[in-house]
Amino acid sequence: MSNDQQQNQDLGQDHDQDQDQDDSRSFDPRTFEPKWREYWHEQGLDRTPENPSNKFYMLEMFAYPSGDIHMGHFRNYTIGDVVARYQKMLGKDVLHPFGWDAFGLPAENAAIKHGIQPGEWTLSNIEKSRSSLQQMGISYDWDRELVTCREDYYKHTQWMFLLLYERGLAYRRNAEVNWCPIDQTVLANEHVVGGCCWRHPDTPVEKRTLEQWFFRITDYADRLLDNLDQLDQWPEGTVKQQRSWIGRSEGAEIDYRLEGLAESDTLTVFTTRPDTLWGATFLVLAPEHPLTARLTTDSQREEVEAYVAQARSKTEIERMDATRDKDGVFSGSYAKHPVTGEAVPIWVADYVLAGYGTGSIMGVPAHDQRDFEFARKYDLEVRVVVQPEGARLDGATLDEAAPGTGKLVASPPFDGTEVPQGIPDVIRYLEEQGVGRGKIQYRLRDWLISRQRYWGCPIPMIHCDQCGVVPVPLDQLPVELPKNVENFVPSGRSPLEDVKEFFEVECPQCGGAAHRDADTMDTFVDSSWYHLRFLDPHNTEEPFDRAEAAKWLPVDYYIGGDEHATGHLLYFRFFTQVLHDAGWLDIEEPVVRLFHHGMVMDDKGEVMSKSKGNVVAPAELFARDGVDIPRLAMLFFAPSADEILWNEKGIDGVRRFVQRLWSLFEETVADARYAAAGEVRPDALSAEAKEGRRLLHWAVERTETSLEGDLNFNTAIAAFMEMMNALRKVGAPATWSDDDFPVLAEAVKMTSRAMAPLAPHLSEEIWHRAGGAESVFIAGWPTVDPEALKRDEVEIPVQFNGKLRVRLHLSPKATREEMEIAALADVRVQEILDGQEPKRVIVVPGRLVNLVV
RNA sequence: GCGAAAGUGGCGGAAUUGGUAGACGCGCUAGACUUAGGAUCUAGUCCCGCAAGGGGUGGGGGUUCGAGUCCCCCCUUUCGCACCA
Repeated sequence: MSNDQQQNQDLGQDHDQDQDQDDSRSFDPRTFEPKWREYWHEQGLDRTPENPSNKFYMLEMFAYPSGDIHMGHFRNYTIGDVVARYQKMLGKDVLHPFGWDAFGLPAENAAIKHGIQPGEWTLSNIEKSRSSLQQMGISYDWDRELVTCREDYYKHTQWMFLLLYERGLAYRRNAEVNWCPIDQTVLANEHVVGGCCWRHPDTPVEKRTLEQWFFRITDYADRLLDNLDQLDQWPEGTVKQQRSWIGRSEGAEIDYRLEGLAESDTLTVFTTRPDTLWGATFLVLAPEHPLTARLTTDSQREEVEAYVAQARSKTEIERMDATRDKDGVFSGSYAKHPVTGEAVPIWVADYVLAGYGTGSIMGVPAHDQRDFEFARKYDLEVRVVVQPEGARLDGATLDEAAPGTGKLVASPPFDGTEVPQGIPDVIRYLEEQGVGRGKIQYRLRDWLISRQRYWGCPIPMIHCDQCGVVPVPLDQLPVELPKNVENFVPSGRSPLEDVKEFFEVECPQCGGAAHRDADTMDTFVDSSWYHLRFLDPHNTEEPFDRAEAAKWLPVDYYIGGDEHATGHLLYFRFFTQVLHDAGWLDIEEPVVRLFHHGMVMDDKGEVMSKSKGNVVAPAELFARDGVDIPRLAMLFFAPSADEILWNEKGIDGVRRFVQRLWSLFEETVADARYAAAGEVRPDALSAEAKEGRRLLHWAVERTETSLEGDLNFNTAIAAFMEMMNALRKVGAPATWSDDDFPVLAEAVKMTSRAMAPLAPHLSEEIWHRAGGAESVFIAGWPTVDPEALKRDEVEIPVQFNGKLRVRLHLSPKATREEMEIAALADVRVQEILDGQEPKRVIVVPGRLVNLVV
C-alpha cells in the first residue's frame, strides 16, 4: 500500500463520511480472487459430470502455444467461459475442455532461432500459457487437457489417417503443389492467400511437382455443401464463404475428337453453358495441360514452348490478375467440333486454369466475356448462338459478350429454345450422341496434407520396393516422431529422411528393406478431430469411446475467430462426416452453434504485434487489477463479434463501476437490517426504490437475453451500471427507509448471481459476504419478476406532425382513448393547437401520441 | 470486377426492430473535499442560439401520421472471393 493511501486512511478515522471512500480505496480484487479459484477447484465445479442428463458441450478453439496467452485468447476464452458458467448455473451438465494445437512450424522456427528442441519450446509455452489460463479462472476441466504433439494424442491422429486410407479417402499423387519458399514446405489450397503463403503475406508461393498425400475431401463436397442448410445457428457469412469455397457448378463435359492424332484421342472440356456449344469457335488449353505438348505442331513448337515457359515463370499473383490482357498462342492443331463437325483451332492460354475442371475450355466468344476478349485479340470468329429478348446481335459488330438468357439460334436442333431449358436439352442430346455428359464440378480441391517438416505428426505409411505403399499396422502405432533430431532446418525435403532409426524399417508385409514416409501431416489434421478426443482423452486403445461420443455430441457452442471459415471449419466437418460414415459417430455435423468473436486491436485500431511494440500483455493487467476488472472491460468495450480497440482509460471506468458496486453492497450487508431483511413489498416502496428495483430486474433480463442470443455483454453491463447509479442516487444504504431496504438486499443477492458469469470471482466474493453458503454457481441463475419490470408511469411524447413538442407522464396501461384525452387536455398541447382541431390523432398505446394538424 | 456487412457526438458504443436519437462508459467543463491529487464526490456535456426555437444518424431522393431503422441512386470503409469456364 502506498503512503498516500495510508495517509488517507488515517485522515478518514475521524470522519464517518469518509468511511466508504476508504473502503473503495482499499478494495482490491487481488486479495480474494485466488481464494475462489482454489475453492472452485476443491469443490470440483469445473469437473465434467460422468453421466450427463442435460449436457452442454462448450468449446472454444484451442490454442497454438506460441509464448504466453495474448489479448485475443483472453477475449475468446472469456466469452466462452461466460457461456459455460451461465449454462452451469442453469443446471446443465457442462463439458468445457481445453487443449493445445502443439505441432507446427513456429515451434521449429523458434527452436532454430534459440537453439532448442521444438518439443521443449512448445512444452514450456504450454506450461506458461496454462498457468495464465488458470490464473484467468477460466472454468476448464483440466483433467481433459490434450496436447496434439504428445504420443497419446498423435497415435490416434495416425489412426485417423489409416481410417481415411482404408476408406479410399487418403491417396498419393504426383501433383503440382503450392510451395512456400520460406517454410520450405508445401501448402494446402486453403493456405494460399492472395497468391501468398498464409503465414507470409508478402511471399508468393511457388509451384512444384511432388508426390504427396491428399485427403479426398472432394468426395464429401456435396454433403459439406448440402448440410450447410442445417447449420442455421452458424454465422451467415461463414456459411456463405464455405458455400463459395466448395463452389459447386453444374454443367457438362464435352468431348472433342482430335484431328491428326489417334482416333481414340479426345479432348474433354467442362462448361456450364453447353447450350452455347454451337458458338464454340476455338478451344483453349491451360499451359500445363497434359496434351499441350502433343498437340503442338512443329511449326508452332518454338512459340508454344516459349509461352508455356513464360507462364510457368509467372507468380501465382501475376497469373491470378484477372484484369490483365488475355494472351495465348495457337498450337497448330485442330479438333473436330462434336456436333457441327467443323475443324476448331486449339489454342494455349494461361487464362485457363490447369487445376479446375479439365484444364481446357471451349471458347464461346459471343457469350463469355473472357473468350470474347481473347477472340478479338487474335481475330477468332465470334458466332452468336443466343439472341436476347428483342435484340439482333451480330458477332462481327459485338463489343462485349452477351452472357445472358435468350433464344438459341444457329444451333440447328435447338433453334428457338429458351436458354434455361436449352441447358438440360443439350446435355441430353450430347449424352445420346455419346459426345458429352452432365457434370457437376467443384472449386474445392482435395486436401494436400504432406509437409516436408520435422515438427508434425508422422504419416504412418511405409514404402517398400516390393509391396509398394504399405500402411503401418494398427498395433504398431504410434509411429513415434524421433526426439532430439539435431538438424531440422528445412531444406525442401523432410529432415526425417536423414534419421536412420526412423526412416529405415522393415516392410510389414514382406519383411524386406523399406522406408517410412518421411513427411509429417498438416497440423489441421490434428485439429480436425480434437473435439472428439476431449470426450475420452485418456483412452489408450481408441481415439474415443463411441458411447462417450453419443453422450456429448454435438458441440453445443463453438467460439473462435472467423479466419478459420474455409480451413479448419471445413476440415473438421469433413472428419466428422467420415467418422459418421465409418460408424463412429451418430452425427454428421460437429457443431450446433458457432460464434466468431472480434479481434483485439490497440487503441489506434492497429493489430498488436511485437514489432510494433503495442502489445498489451494480459498478465500485466491481472497484476494490477486482478482478473475480473479486465474481463469486464473486455466484455464491455464492444459487442462480442466486433473489433475491440483496447484502451486503458476504458478500464478506469470499469474499475470505478466495480468499486462503487462493491462499496454499495458492502455497506448494505454491513447494515444491521440486512440479515433480517424480508421480501420486497412492492406496494410499500418509494418511487425511487421501485425504479432501482425495476432496473435490477431489467439488468438481469438483459444479461439473460445476451447470453441466449448475440453475446453482446456490453449492454448487459451497462444495464448493471444503470441499476447501480439508480440505487446510489437514493442515498447510502444506511439512509434507506425500512420499507425500501429489502430492495438493496435483493440487489446484492440477485446481482451477485446474475453477474457471476461475467465477473466470477467478484460475484462469488459478494455472494459469500452476503450470506451465501455454497458457491454462487450452485445457487443458480436468478429469476426475473415480470411484475418488477413494470413501470407505474411512462413518459409519453406528444408529437405534432411527427415532431416532438410535449411530454406527458401517463400510466403504461392507459388505453388509446385515455391517452388521446390526456394529450388533448394538456395546456401546452392546447396552446400549440391554438383552437384548431387536429385532422388526425395517432395513438400507440404505451408509446406516443401524434397529432396531425 | 463480383459478393457480403457497415457508416450515429471529440472517442468506444446504445436505440425495446417503424414510435422521445445519443443509454452506458471514456474524455471534457465547472464546482466540492483536499497540503496535494492523474484519487473521490456533485452537476453539466449532439450542434447553433441568451432564449423562444431551429438543425441533426455519410450524401441525394422516396414511402409513411412518423424513418438511424423500409425502398431507389450515389459516396466511403471493412471483410470475403478474385480469369473456376
